[in-house]
Formats: sequence, structure tokens, C-alpha cells
Amino acid sequence: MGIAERKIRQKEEVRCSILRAAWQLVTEEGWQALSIRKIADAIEYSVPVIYDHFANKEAILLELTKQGFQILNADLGKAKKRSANPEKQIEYMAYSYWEFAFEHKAYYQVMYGLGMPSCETVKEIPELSSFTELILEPVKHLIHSSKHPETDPYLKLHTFWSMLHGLISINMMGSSSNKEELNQMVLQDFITSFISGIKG
Amino acid sequence: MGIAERKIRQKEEVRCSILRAAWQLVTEEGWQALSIRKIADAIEYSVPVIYDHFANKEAILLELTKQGFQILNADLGKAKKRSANPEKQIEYMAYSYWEFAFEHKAYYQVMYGLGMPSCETVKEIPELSSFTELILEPVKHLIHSSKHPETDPYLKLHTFWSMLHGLISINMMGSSSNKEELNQMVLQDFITSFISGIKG
DNA sequence: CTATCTTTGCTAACACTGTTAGGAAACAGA
DNA sequence: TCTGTTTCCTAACAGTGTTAGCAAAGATAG
Repeated sequence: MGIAERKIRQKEEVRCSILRAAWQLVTEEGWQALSIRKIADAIEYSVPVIYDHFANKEAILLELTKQGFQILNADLGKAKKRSANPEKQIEYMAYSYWEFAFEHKAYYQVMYGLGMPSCETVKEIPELSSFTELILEPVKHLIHSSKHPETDPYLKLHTFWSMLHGLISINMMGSSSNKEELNQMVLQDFITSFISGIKG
Repeated sequence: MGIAERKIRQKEEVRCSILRAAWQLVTEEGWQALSIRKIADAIEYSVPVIYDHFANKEAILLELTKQGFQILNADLGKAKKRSANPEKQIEYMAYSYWEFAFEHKAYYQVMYGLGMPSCETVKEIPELSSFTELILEPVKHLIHSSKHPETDPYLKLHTFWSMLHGLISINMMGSSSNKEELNQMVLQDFITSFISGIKG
């Protein structure tokens, strides 16, 4: 019965095209300008078809968020492999995270800028746990060989993530001039500060 | 001509009642649920009257943002006065900032959660400069008496603010259980990390 | 006191938004 | 061919921000 399979494939195709259209609209006009009707226009279907594939608008954004975390995870994985030294790993991952935020600005804004409102639902992103575990490992190593080996690594992970996110979000809304220069300094400042904070 | 003055006073009263109503709606239903029509209902005027006092919806939110920064500045000012030691001043101010965020959650979310979108306009908040200067002073002192007195204080201020904001925003969307405990630790962790980062 | 002119505040509309109910057409299986 | 399902659209509901245009009330001048 290849006929049922074709239907499934077609359905999947529509679902995909919805996400493609949504993503294009987000990059072109910002995620706040995203609307169901614009998506419907883009995929050349009527509005209710979208609701056969997604429960609501937020579900679409959530899917894009997942995609974002997948890319971020891949980037961080690569960065980590560049060294076996935990200290260097943390540094490279911080740079990688930073680069992701500014090179995939649209993704980052959907992932967090959508931000505080819908973040009860964000907990249910499995991509998020791989993300945390990726960073957790070198942090553990670093703590282990520090002056305070009893430190809670989850606490440090939390701090790492939060600070990095804060730096990025404050920077994103900032002066827009002297971008490259300041960013480089702020990031370096953060990394040394963080690592020296663990070492004691 | 007391008659013109009365008119001005009345106009100011309406303007005030708009902000009061807006604020009440924000605290009750969250700032995303705020709508011009709900405000109009609350103040018992028709919709267009609101546009005689504010250019648009965002202008109302911006006004609330300003109020938020005024309160925050007052809090930080008090915290600072509790000690003459720059190190302690930074610590107290960090605590104060933290407390503000969690006790005036609605304000904080309007101030930042409105966040990245409308933050080209946020630059034009004069309250923001007093805010930065308040923190800048102890940072300068601390740098001056550190191992690296040539460090840029603005860079450190930037780092301080960003990290604190990051900690708060990540914490706000978090597990909601073990709130008090974790928060206390994360905050303490940040402060020591930051100060030790300056000292070298 | 009346006529004019300005201010004030309303109704109604425009152009959107997310979401859904209900029906028509196309398609699959008997 | 007839029946039942799936697919898909039209149209509507209930909102949103924003504005044009008009009527009533207030203030000013003759």
C-alpha cells in the first residue's frame, strides 16, 4: 500500500514547507511579524491547513526553537573537540555560543527573545538537556582540579549559561557601533572572570 | 487664568489614570495582555482619548519602563549608602538589583522582557544613565586599588550588568521549585566571581 | 446674550491578528 | 457506481492597534 505512504510523505512535505516559510518570514521581518496568514500565503494553502500540522502559532515557534538548539549543540560539540583541556574547552564553547547568537541572531531571538513568556513550555525541549550536558563535563573537570573541588557543578553551569546569555542580550540591544571590538573584550573578560572564579 | 491651569491639571489626571490602569492590568494579567481597549474600559473613556496622551501603545509601556528604572535607582541608591567600602557597595547593589527583579517581577519584565524588540527606544531613557553611574563609581574605586588599575571601568560595568541580567532572566524561566535556595547561591557565586575577576 | 471658534470625546471604521465551525470537493475502498 | 473518509476552503468570531470624521460642550469675543 504505497498510497498511504505517499500521503504521509505529502503531509510531511506540507509540514516542512510551513516551517520553511515561517523561518523565511522570521529572518526577513523578525519573529514578531510572523503571522499564520502570511505563512498560509507563502505555502499557497488556506489558513486552517496550518492547524492540521501545528496546534497553534506557538507550536511553530517552538519547533524553530528546537532547530536552533540543534544547530547550537552541533556548534558547541565542534568547539569542544578542538581541545582536550577543560579550561580551553570552556573558552572555545563560550566563543562558539557567542558566535551562534550573533550569526544566527534570528534563531537566538526566537529561542530566548520569545523569552520569558513561553518558557514554561521550553522545559520540554529535549535538545536542552544535551546542551547542558555538553557544557557540564569540562566544568566538572575544572572544578575537580581546583582549590574547591566540592563546588556544585550544576551551579557553575547555571552561572556560565546565565552570564553568557546576559552578556549577549544586553549587547544585542546596545549601541550597535564599535560592535566587534567591544564584544571581543566583553567576552574575553567574562571567560577569564568565570574561570578564575572556579579556580578560586 | 486659573481656567487653563485646571484643564492642564485634568489632562494630567487622565494621563495618570491611563498609566495607573495600564499598570494594574499588567500586574493582573501580564504585560502581553495589555490592550488599549482594556485601558479605555478601565478609565471609562473611549479609545481615542488614550491617543491624545500617548503616541501609541509602546509609549505607555515605555513610561512604565521609566517608572521601573526610577524605583530601581532608588533601591540601588539606598543599598549603596549602606557601606563606604566599594566591594561591599557592589555586593549590596547586586543584591538590591536581584531583589528588585524578583519583587517587582512585572516591572522587570516590562523593562527587559519587552526586551530586545523595542530597545532602540530604550536608549532614550535618561533614568538609564543615572543607573549606570550609580554602579560605575564603586567599580572604578575597586579597579583603582586592584592589580590591574588600567582596566576599563565601563567594560566592567557592562559585564556586571549583563551577567546579573542573565542570571535573573534564566532564573525567572526556571524550575520554580527550590527558588530561594538556588537563587541565593547563584547570586553569591556571581558576586564573588565578579569581584575576584576585577581584583585579578 | 449670542455668535464663533476651539477643544474634547465619541462612534465607526480599517486593517490586521489567532483560531475554529461547517460545508464542499476530491479521493480511496467496496 | 456508491459510500465513507480525508483534504481543504470559505466565512466567521473575537480580538488587536490605530485613525478619520463628526457632534457636543466649553471658552472667547462682539
